[in-house]
Amino acid sequence: MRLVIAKCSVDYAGRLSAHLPLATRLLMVKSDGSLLVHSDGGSYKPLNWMSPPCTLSLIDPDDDQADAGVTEIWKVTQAKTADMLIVSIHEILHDSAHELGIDPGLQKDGVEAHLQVLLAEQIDLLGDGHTLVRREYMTAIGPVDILARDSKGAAVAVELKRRGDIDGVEQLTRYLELMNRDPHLAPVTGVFAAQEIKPQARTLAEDRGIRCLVLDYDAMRGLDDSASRLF
Amino acid sequence: MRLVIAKCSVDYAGRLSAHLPLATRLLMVKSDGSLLVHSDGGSYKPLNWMSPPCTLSLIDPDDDQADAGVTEIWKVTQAKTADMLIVSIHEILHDSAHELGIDPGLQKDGVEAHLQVLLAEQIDLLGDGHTLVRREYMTAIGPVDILARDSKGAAVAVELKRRGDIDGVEQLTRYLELMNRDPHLAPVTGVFAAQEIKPQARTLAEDRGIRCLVLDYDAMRGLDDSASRLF
DNA sequence: GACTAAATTTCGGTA
DNA sequence: TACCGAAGTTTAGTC
Repeated sequence: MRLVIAKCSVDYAGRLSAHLPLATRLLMVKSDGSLLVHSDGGSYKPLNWMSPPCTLSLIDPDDDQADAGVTEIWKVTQAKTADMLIVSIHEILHDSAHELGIDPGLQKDGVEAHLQVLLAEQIDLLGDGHTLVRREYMTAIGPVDILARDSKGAAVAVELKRRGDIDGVEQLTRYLELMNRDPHLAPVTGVFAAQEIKPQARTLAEDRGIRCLVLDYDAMRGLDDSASRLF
Repeated sequence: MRLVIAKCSVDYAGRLSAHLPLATRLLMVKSDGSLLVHSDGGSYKPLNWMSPPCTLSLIDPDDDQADAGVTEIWKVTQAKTADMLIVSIHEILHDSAHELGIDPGLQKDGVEAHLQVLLAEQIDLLGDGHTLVRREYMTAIGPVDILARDSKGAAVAVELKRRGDIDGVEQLTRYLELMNRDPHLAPVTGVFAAQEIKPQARTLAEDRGIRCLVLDYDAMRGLDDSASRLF
C-alpha cells in the first residue's frame, strides 16, 4: 500500500463524470492497483476511487498542465468498464509505501457469538429447569457451543447457528457421537438452535433425535437490553 | 488526518459484533475523530470503521493484554448510537499526521454536462435539419446550455436539466427574453430538455411557447459508445 | 458463475 | 429536519 498526501485535482469519467477541485487529499494506492481519494472528513466513502482490477500509469503533464503547476498525472483505468480516473498532482506532501500482507478478513461472529451469550443467559429457552454447564465446552474434535443439563440432570449439547443448515446438524451429530462415548456425560441429547432452520436440516435433525429450536434474536436481545445499558 | 500502519486486532460492538484478527492494517484517523481500518485490497469500503461524530480515547492495556503483546488500545465511541470500536495495537510501523484542510467536495457535473455533450453531438434530436451553433453560448446573464439553428436557420436556445423543474423554465425564459432583444439572433425559440420533466414545468413551459424535450440518456449514451471506444 | 437481497450502508433530494 | 430512494453502490448468500 502506498500512501500519498498531495495537493491535487481529480477527474473521473465513466458511469458518470465528476471533478474534484484542487485541494490537499490522501491518495491510497492499494496493492491491486486500486486507488482511493480521501478527504479529512465525511464517512468511509472516498471522495472518488477506482475499484480493482485496475492499472495505474504515470503520464507526463503537457506544457499547459505544467504551466498550471501539475507535476505529475496518474491515470487509473479499469479494463472491464473502461472507467478512468485522472489525478493531476500539483505537490506531494507525503509519500510512503507499506507491506501489509493479505488480511484474514472480518469475522462477523456477531450474531452467532451474541446468540451464544444470550442463550447462555436465557438457558431456560431450552426448556424449564435447564441449567448452564458452560459455553464453548471443549471436546476432542472442537468446542460445543453450549453444554447444559435438563431438569433431570441429563446433558444437553447445543449447536448454535445463525442459519440452521444441514452442515450444522452434521456437526452436532459428530459431537453427540463423541460425547455419548463419555460415561460422565452420556446420555447426551442434542439441540439444534438457530434463528432460522431450513426444512431439510430440520428433517435430518429430527430424524436423528435432535431437537430443533428457533431463536428470536430480537426478543432475546430485548431481554438483554438492561444488561447492554450497563456498558 | 493521522495515518498509522499498525499490527492490530479490531473489535466492533454496536449494531452487530465483529472481529478482525491480528494483522497489519492502515488506521486512518480523520480530523472529526472518525476512524477507518483499511486492508491492502478490496474496494473502497474499510474492513471496519466508526462514523462521525465520535471520539477516540487511549486506554492502557491491562496485564493480560500487555502479556499478549498489546502496546496500546484505541477506544472509539459514538455518542449517539453507543457503538464502540476497540483497536488493540501490537506494533506501530508508521505514524504520521497531515493537515488537509476542508475539501471543496465532489462536483458531479456528470449527468448534465454529459447530456450537454451528447445533445450537441446528436443535435438532430431537436428536430430534423437542426445544426449546432455552440455549447455554453454566453449571454450577459450567463451561458445558455446549447444554441442551435433549426432547418430554416432560426435560433434555438436549449436549457438542459437532469430533472426538468420550474426553475429551469424560468431560467430559460430569462435567456429567451434577453436573446430576443438581440437583432442578430431574434426570433429565438426555446427548448427545455431534460431526462424527466415535471408536469408543472411542462405546463409552464408550453404556456410560454417553450418546447419540451425528454431525453433518453441511456439511448444517447449508447449511440455515443463508438466514440467512447476511441479513448 | 449469475442473481438476489441486505448493508454498521452513504448520499442526495424533497416534503 | 425527517423521510424516501438511488448509488460509479458493495457484499454476502443462494441458485
